[in-house]
Amino acid sequence: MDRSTDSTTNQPRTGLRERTRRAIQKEVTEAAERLFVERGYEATTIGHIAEAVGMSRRTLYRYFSTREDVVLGKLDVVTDEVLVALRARPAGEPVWVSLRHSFDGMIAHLDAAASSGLAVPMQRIILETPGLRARYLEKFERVEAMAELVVRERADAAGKPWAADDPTPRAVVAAALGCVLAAEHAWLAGGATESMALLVDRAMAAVGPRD
Amino acid sequence: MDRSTDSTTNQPRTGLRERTRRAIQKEVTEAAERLFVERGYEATTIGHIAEAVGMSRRTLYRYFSTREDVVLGKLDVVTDEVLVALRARPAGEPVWVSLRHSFDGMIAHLDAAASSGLAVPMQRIILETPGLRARYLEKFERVEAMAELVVRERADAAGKPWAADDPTPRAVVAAALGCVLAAEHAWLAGGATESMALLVDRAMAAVGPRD
DNA sequence: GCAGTGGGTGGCACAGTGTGTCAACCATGG
DNA sequence: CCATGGTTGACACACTGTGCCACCCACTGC
Repeated sequence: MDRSTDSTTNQPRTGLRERTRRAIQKEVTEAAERLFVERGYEATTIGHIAEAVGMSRRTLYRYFSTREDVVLGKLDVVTDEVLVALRARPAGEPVWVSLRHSFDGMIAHLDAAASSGLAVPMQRIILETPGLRARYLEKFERVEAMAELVVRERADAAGKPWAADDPTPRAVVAAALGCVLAAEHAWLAGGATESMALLVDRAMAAVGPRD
Repeated sequence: MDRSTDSTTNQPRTGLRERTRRAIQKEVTEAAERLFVERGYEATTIGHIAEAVGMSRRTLYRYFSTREDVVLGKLDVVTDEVLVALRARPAGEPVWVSLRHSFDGMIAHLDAAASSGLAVPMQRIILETPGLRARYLEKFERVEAMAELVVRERADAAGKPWAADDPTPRAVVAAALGCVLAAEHAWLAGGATESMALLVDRAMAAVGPRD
């Protein structure tokens, strides 16, 4: 079994093994972000990162399956949170409201990161570097696919199922995630001074499902 | 100047030079798609493609900057069409309607491709291969950014400009593009039998800006 | 204490991507 | 006829990501 990329199959194991693993990953990520911010992403090779943390290239690849993963790997935790939160919303609640609330954790995470120095420039690098941006969007797309399933299950449970070939549930989820990304762009454009929560609220008030 | 990746800076030059270039690109792309469909994307190297068209690896890289670009390069033409169409919409028209119409060309393209054998399996490969999917989403994101500008210009012209840090215009555009992607998923899931136009209509009827 | 066991580590080799460079080639027009 | 500018192929190169193997080290049962 592949242990190096199971962060999506994220079980809440709190064994010693997993904890030290997370700790090392975090250390590597922080060192890498420092390098990325000061030297640029393209100019920083896996070799540089490995050297910076005193680890062989080969070993580093056991913690991160890809160079992009060094930066984006930790997002899986956040996106998993979104899905858990979505599943936890009350059954009767309107989808758009449920979606908005399921973003709370992610948003809080971003708002909290606004003060600590490295997160914002790193986020900017992600959105400005083609390769990273592409992978970043892919993470969102995966959430989109999962969230669609949750939304469909909900509609099934409510006795109002969607036809399998109906694009509606996915469109709704995609619109919600589009709002988050739109908010994030606005957030970064304004120097991360405004509150993400506010920006997402504004976006999700301007767009939504038609009832 | 970099000539191999200027397909985004797409001028409507119809010189001999550009035409033969396009022709060769098309030939390579078709050969590559055959290989991708029968052998799989990951298993097909640039070397294989080069050999299949009787061309050196180095030369192939002068026509496509990336292996992904061999598949996705031709999309730039389509996405440029979307932007041109959007700019051409009448000033007074509601944004959502303008966006829907600006997709017409792209949709027709997909519906037409449904019958010719290679396009649909290729599209399926794109959405199933992580690397390709990521790049595909990035293309959409680029359209999103450009379309946002157009929408903002329009609002400016109408004397109702958006604040620079307002996520609304981008959220609207993102929602529209999300509808297209949602429709595409449904389309492929149903074996490309239904009309894309219909699916997009359904998605864009279910979601939209709140007035 | 001592062998055994299993996970973590580094070294090495390898296929593949994408790029710089250079010499050869080929069409065009003076 | 040759000069010129664009196209091509060959080679070399740095880098990514992976398979393989020997090694080390903590922990276990004897």
